Amino acid sequence: MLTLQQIKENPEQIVARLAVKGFDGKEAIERIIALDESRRQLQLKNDNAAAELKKLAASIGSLMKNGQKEEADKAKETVATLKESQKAIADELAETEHTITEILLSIPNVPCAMVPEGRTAEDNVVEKTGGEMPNLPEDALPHWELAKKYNLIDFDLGVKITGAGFPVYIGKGAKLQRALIQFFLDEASKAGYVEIQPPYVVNEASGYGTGQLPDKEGQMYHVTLDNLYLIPTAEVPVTNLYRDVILSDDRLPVKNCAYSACFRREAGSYGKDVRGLNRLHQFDKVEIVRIEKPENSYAALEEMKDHVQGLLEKLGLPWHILRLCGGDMSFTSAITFDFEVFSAAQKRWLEVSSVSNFETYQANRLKCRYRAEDKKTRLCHTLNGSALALPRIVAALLENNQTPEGIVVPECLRKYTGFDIID
RNA sequence: GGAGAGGUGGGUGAGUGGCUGAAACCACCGGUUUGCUAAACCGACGACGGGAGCAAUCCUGUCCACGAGUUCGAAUCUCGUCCUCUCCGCCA
Repeated sequence: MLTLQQIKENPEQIVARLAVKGFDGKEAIERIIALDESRRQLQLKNDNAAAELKKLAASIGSLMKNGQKEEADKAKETVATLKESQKAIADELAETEHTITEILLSIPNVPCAMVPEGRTAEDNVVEKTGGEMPNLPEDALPHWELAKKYNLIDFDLGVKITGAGFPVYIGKGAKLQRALIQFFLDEASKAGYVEIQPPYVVNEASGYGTGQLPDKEGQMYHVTLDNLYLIPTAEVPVTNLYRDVILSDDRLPVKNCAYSACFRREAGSYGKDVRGLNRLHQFDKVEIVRIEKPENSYAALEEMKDHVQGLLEKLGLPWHILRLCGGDMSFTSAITFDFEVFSAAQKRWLEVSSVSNFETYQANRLKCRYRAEDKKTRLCHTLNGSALALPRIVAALLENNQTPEGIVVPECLRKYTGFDIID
């Protein structure tokens, strides 16, 4: 969530920037500022009353010691009345604070200056394109046919043992998965990311920390018996590592990477979007997470983009980078770049990575701070990105690399797969 | 799953009703000493909020897992919740 300080410093600018996301924040911002004013007055009143009570209580102690019982009893009476009014103030204060927090939670992150205006995915800006478009014959097969033809993935078996969206990878299909994971992790390590192996289920507090709860509750699988949630991305456990933490200067920047299976309920998805590997309930992903000082976060974001771009280039896939417009960005992000690869037989672009800077928005909720040089605590900036999500990469690889002889494995994966063609 | 113990500051850990935001030790930070390092010594050392001040700073409230209660007064007593550890059972 935004900080009160941000809002108070420049309310007009925040309202203006929120409009880029299509969010009308005028009323909420005004209300917060008014509530904060009364909050501070209440705080003052409360403090004074509490201080008075404290003094009285202490004086009763010494009166009792001196055996001045009558005076003590009198003081007790004053305390009783004072306490009532103090409690009323304290309650009002608590309620005001609660309301402020509630409103704050309902306001999305402010998009940064680079974010283009726009409502929908149509308005996203193609920032950069690379890789070569494959030249496939007219009868090229979509990946779900290829998966069947070469016995790589069995969707029906997944349905049998679990349900739709839970594919079973077989033989070279399984090895390809493992190779990609290993390749992505190795590349991340080379780039200085420390590998984490996180739990795949998290508690409620972690869900709140990264903002999956309370609003996106329906998107996660919930283990009700133990009140734990299956992670929708490794971002959740890895970022929560730094919840309620004050990082010392020498621990920054934090660069972590993690492979995990990801679980998403994807309620409401349908049609061609969910065909084959396009959208799954369980999939594999390597995630990169960074925690940075504010002044470095945008440089870090560029580094992350370069990293992801490098992966796609090594895989030899045609890619482009979208700078998401305000309307298509997530609630919590200050700026997001989506990477898409072209899946040649389906003839569509598939999102394989999303790289975002959250600035302090996520850190504020997480209470992830660092000690600055002036010894004061400040909120960190958090960033994350997929590097990369597997299923759509596999879809594109299968489709784009199909030849009459079989599916050609990209050079960079061969040392992991142990084979260079799927036939 | 059964039985027991426990949750205090960055860490270890003292504290059973007022003088405790919290002893002591360790770590970190500043300084003295030193050819350098180490050791020794001295000092500072929690978070969050409010007020005053240009500022250094000063004043003030809250916080000893979380929530409620008892009391003039709670880290300390009562209740509930959550979590951790140990032993037994089961088990990759």
